[in-house]
Amino acid sequence: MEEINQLIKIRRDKLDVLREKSINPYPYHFERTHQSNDILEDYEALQEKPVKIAGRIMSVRLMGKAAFCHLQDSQGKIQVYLRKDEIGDEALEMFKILDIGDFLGVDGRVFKTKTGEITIFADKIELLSKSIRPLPIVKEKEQDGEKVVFDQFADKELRYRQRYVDLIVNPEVKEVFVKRSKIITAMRDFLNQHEFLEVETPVLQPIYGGAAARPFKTHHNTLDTTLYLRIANELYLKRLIVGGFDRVYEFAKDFRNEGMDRFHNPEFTQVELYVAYKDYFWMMEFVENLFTYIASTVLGTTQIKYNGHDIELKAPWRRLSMFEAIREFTGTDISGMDETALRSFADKLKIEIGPELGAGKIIDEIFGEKVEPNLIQPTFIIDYPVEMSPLAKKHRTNPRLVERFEPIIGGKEIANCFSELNDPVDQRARFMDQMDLKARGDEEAQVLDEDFLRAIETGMPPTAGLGIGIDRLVMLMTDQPSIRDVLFFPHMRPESK
RNA sequence: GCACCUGUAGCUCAAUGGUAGAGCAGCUGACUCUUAAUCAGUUGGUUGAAGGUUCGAGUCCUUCCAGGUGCACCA
Repeated sequence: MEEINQLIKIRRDKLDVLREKSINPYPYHFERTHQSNDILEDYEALQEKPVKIAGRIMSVRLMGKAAFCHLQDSQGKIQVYLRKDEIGDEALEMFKILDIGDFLGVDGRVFKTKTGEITIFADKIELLSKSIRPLPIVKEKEQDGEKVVFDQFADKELRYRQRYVDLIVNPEVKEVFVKRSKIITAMRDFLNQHEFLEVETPVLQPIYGGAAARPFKTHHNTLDTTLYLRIANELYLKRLIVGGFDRVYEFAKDFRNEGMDRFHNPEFTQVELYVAYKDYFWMMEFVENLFTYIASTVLGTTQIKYNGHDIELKAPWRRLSMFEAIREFTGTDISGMDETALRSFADKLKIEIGPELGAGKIIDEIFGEKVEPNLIQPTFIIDYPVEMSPLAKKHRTNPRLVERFEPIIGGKEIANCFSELNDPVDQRARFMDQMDLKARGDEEAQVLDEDFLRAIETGMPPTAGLGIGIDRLVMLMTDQPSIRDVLFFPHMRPESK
């Protein structure tokens, strides 16, 4: 049996008191006419007019035969004034046993208190739902026009585990998630305006692919086969390009069985999109336009603040090849180096390189260590070593490179794009190289997908592909330091009790 | 996975190794324009868990659990 503490017990007892007074603590509906902000923003027109509002009691000031409280609805908070000679003795007696956290419906008229706060003068009140678990009490006060908050509900663990409480008492949290939704909507609108088709592809896959990562493994009972939760949807979306769709996209939950930190959650959201007959140059402009559209639609500006930096998202963004970028930040041109030379260069920079890593991964390490954190303004890093991009098309002038770019903003990669590899013979050879890396011990090397090869052999038009990490994009646009702050329910260890 | 930090009442936090406390919330009472409402009184604790050292542990030691931050890996 669940342990019931004293506070909950008192509230449960109140349920009995209410029922003895023939008050149903859990009625079925309430017809409201306004929400809090509708009234606060339209006071002139609504002054002395009747309104019906509903919300959660967030603060109470009892004054004998009168009382004030604040109700919170989905828009915000508004004050309610109750007095005995208006709502009656019984209603006031009921109100006195209500708690912060209860839902109340109020029928009243709009007025301003003598201190100037827009308030609902209640004629009738109705309990809409009784809360039996205490809410953290956050108090706030206006001081020199600034809002000062007292006893804020701040424990990160409790906030993440009980997000519903976090959302109730920390209004700025709600704003982040509203923006998240608007960002996704803006993105979807932009893609639909550009003749993309939204599609769905399997989450459970017999062969995982499309990215370098370790998967979650599961089992299908009837078929008695191993299935993997997708780490990307790239290979399926390309099959659709083969099938004749010219522009497709999917917002996908992907799953990667790796560590968790400020930038990683085991499940995360990515949008991937593919465009036939285009290359990565086209996609760079598309990305610039997409980001400009999202920022101006959702934030009303292309200038954002992130982690203390002012960032301008307006096109054009700087374009820098990976080798140029490394030369700029280390002073060394590594474009001609083989694996041995790269190893000793990494050593000189005091970057540790495991023996299982090939030349491509070593370059990536150097880049990640010395360049990426310094790229604050939007920058396209283009033209990656062929070894680290087995699904990208070879560079049109340099066969050691592929046509790939990653936009870096605020020192973090936010997306990934390439001119897609559609040469089936080369694609098979690249998979073979990956198998070699796997044999060498690289657990994230990609797995050969015979059906995917069959699709490419059937013939895929020239195609540009793009993946954008939605969680990181939201972090960027809402200036949040951790991925946990843009996920309603970030992954946590189970509570032990 | 490794390192460092944190864990005390519903929430926010105190407590030179010496009787576990405060504010808010709750409860009782007063108050018909309050707003961190105010005033008087008052309940509430296996100090994350288990061991150990000690006459005595919230405090010191060990292990474990949970969280945060950094590193490693990844998007």
